[in-house]
Amino acid sequence: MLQVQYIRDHKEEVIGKMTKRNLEVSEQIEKVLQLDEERRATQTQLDNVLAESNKLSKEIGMLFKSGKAQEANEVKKKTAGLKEESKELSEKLNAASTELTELLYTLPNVPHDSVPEGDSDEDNEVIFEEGEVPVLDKKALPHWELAKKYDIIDFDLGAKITGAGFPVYKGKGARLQRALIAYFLDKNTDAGYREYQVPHLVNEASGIGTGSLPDKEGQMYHVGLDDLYLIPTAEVPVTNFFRDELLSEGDLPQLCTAYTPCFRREAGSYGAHVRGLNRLHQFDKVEIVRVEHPENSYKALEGMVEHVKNILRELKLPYRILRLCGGDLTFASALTYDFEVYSTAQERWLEISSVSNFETFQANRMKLRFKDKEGKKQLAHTLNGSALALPRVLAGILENYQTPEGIVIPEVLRPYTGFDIID
RNA sequence: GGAGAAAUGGCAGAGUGGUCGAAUGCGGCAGUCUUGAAAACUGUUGAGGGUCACACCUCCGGGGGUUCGAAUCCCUCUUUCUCCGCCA
Repeated sequence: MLQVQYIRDHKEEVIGKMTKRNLEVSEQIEKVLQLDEERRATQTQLDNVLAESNKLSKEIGMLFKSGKAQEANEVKKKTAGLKEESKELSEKLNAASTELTELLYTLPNVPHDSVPEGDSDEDNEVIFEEGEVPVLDKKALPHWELAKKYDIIDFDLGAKITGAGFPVYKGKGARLQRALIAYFLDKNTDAGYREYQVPHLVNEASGIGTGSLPDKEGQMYHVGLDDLYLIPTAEVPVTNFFRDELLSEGDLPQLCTAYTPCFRREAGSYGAHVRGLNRLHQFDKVEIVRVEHPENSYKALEGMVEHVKNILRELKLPYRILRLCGGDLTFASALTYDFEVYSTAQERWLEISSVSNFETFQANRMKLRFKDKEGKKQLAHTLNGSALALPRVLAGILENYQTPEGIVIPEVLRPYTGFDIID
């Protein structure tokens, strides 16, 4: 959520930069400013009425104490009108505040200056590419065929017990999943991230904190009976550790990592590109989350990108990094780098990590602040990234490491898998 | 799931209708003393809104109510603790 104060001070800038998202927000911005004006004016009026009424109440108290009951009752009569007035004003105040907040919830984050123009994923800017694309022979199979061939992932079984998009991993496939999770967590903790295990359901306040709610797209599964949401990513519970917290400057940065399953309804996204592991309702992911001093957050973002690069180098997977264009940028993000691994058999790039700086967008929603050296309270910056999302990494390994003898396990994973080939 | 108790400032802990935003202790910060430190002493120390700055307003787990006036009374939700039941 953007800060009203910021909008007030940088109105033209906000409107201008939002055009990168192909949004024309000048009307909404005007409305925000108008509602804010109204809110503050009403607040002042209400404060005055309350001040008057507080004064009279004290008077009444003192009169009763000194036994002047009759005079006290006289004063009491004067409070009746004030009460009515304060009720009306506070209703008006509430209405303005609610409308303002709801409007602010609809405004996405302001894109960073480096975000390229563009409408869709086709306009994302490739900024880095590395790794050798293996030359596979004509018999090379896509991962869903390999999964079947070696009996390591069973999509039909998952569909039977739950539904489409909920695969069952079997035997060496399950073990490889576990190996990847352990390997990623080790890489992250070695880099200074603290490991957490977190609830997989969150309450509404947490969903709002990260910008996952209000959930217009119906992305999250909602457990109605208990009013809880299945997490779409560990970002939601982990970042909300810090909701309503006032940290001291020395507490920054906070580096967290957590493995969780992720649940996504993915309503409306069906088609050729969602075969196999390409898009699932439930998948595993190891996430990294950082809470940073605003002055350091972009340096931290670069650090996260380097960290993910290192992992992909170790896995020896061909990958590239994109800087997302304005049209493809997620709601809460100011700048996002996507990592894509090349799927040799499918001959397309698969997104395996998304690393973002949210600046104060989430922090403002969740009141995540720190006290700086001068003792002033500032919103912190939040960042997160996948390190990494499992299914497409798995797809990449299966496809890129396939040989006539079987699927060779990348060297760094062998200590975790305990085997070096799936055959 | 049933019965009961509780939730107050960074922490501990008073406060059961009226100058209570809240005693006291610890902690934090500043100072005195000291070569330095400790101890002792003195002062200071919650958050949000608002203002050029004051004033002023709001906040005692969340929400609602009673009252001229609520940390204090009532309703409700959440969480914690104790006992019983169930259970990986």
